[in-house]
Amino acid sequence: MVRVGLKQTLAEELSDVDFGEASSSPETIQRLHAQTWDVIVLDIQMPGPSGLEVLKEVKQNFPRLPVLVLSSVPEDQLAARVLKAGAAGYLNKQSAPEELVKAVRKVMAGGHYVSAALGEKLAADLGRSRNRAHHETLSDREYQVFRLMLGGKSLKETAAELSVSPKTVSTYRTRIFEKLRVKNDIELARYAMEHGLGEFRPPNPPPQG
Amino acid sequence: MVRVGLKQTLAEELSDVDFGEASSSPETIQRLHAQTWDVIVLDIQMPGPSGLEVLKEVKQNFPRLPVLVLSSVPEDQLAARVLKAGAAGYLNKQSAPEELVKAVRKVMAGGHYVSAALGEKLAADLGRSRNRAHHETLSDREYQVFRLMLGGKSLKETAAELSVSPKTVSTYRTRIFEKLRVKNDIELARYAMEHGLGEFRPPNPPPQG
DNA sequence: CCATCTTGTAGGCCAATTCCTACAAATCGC
DNA sequence: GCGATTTGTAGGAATTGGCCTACAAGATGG
Repeated sequence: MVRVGLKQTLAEELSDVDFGEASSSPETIQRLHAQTWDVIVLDIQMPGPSGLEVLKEVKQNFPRLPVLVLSSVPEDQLAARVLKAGAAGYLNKQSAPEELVKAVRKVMAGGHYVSAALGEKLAADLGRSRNRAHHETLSDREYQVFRLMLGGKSLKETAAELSVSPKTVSTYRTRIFEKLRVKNDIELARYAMEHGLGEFRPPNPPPQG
Repeated sequence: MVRVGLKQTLAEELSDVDFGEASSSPETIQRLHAQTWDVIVLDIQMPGPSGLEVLKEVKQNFPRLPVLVLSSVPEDQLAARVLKAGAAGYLNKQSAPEELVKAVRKVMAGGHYVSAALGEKLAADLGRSRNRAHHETLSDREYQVFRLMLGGKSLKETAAELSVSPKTVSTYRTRIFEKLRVKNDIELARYAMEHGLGEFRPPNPPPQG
């Protein structure tokens, strides 16, 4: 349903380009081996990988193929992850169709595309960034606090448990938030879930099942 | 971007029908007074300031105008609410275009439309009405706040988004906590994860594609 | 129909948390 | 080896959020 719209929009503006569609991940990979594509427009649903997986797999097999990611979530957490995973661009579905066209042109020409707003955000983030998982940069003490937080402990409770001042724990919390690039408990929980940490390991069998 | 696709899809199959578009809620209401429509296809973006509002407003002013709701969240929670608010049908954006056409035809003819799967689910829910999941007891407003909270919004931000006092949101938060039997944001997030709600739907796609 | 419960809204007051700052010891980077 | 950064610790000021209370409109249940 969504794909129809995209195709329509793109076909109107980029009449010199051929379009194909694929839905599932295996199907996409399959086709990539069969024929040569110039660009992929990947529609990522939700922060839950699945789409990210596809992206990663595509990039692993075809590192030079530009992938433009579309998503309906407000460009935030996901965008950075997607770009770090090698996407050539990130676009919100709320964007105007013209922006899509522009983005596709840009990435097909080998460039990158992000909205101005997102660009700034990323630039700000670029202060420093390795490719270790963020939580691996936590110090021992920070990690300890992190776990207690995931256990639903309040700042005060945590402080009591560690026999330090609540102020101290507060500082840890701030540092943890910085390192994990989150801004509150909810995002912390999401981080934990996405990384299968603490009490947030999903009930289903793990990825490598 | 999405609307283009819908229009396209519908125009192909229902050539005897006229189509218009509107984006904002006020715009929609406005137009309804100006001209007569046979049906509304309403795209609800959950995290935003509630398409539910729009739906309710439309139904209040034009109770007999059928509204088919489209949404991208695969949550039957939303579906139930939307139908209770008077929608004539609910359809997931992932659905095939043909289903959209079928649904539009059905509701235009005065009927109701839900997917088979959702129908079963709803029917099943009717049976065990007393042991509903906790989150099903949330009021619309509470649910809305719940979603914003899951989106990582602070109390203040949420209040701003809903144009109410932070105090009000605080009250909602308390009621949500009560109803879900949790005591803080972390547990709220865990609840969401365990029930596959909001941004916390588990990363692993269903076992059978 | 009428009492009761629920829902949407919010104020006051106080406890919990964040923000900014600080500083010594440990560690890193070159 | 030595300056730069990280880590463990915490205080005071400023905010935010939690708890209790309230109240009107709407829904519910006898």
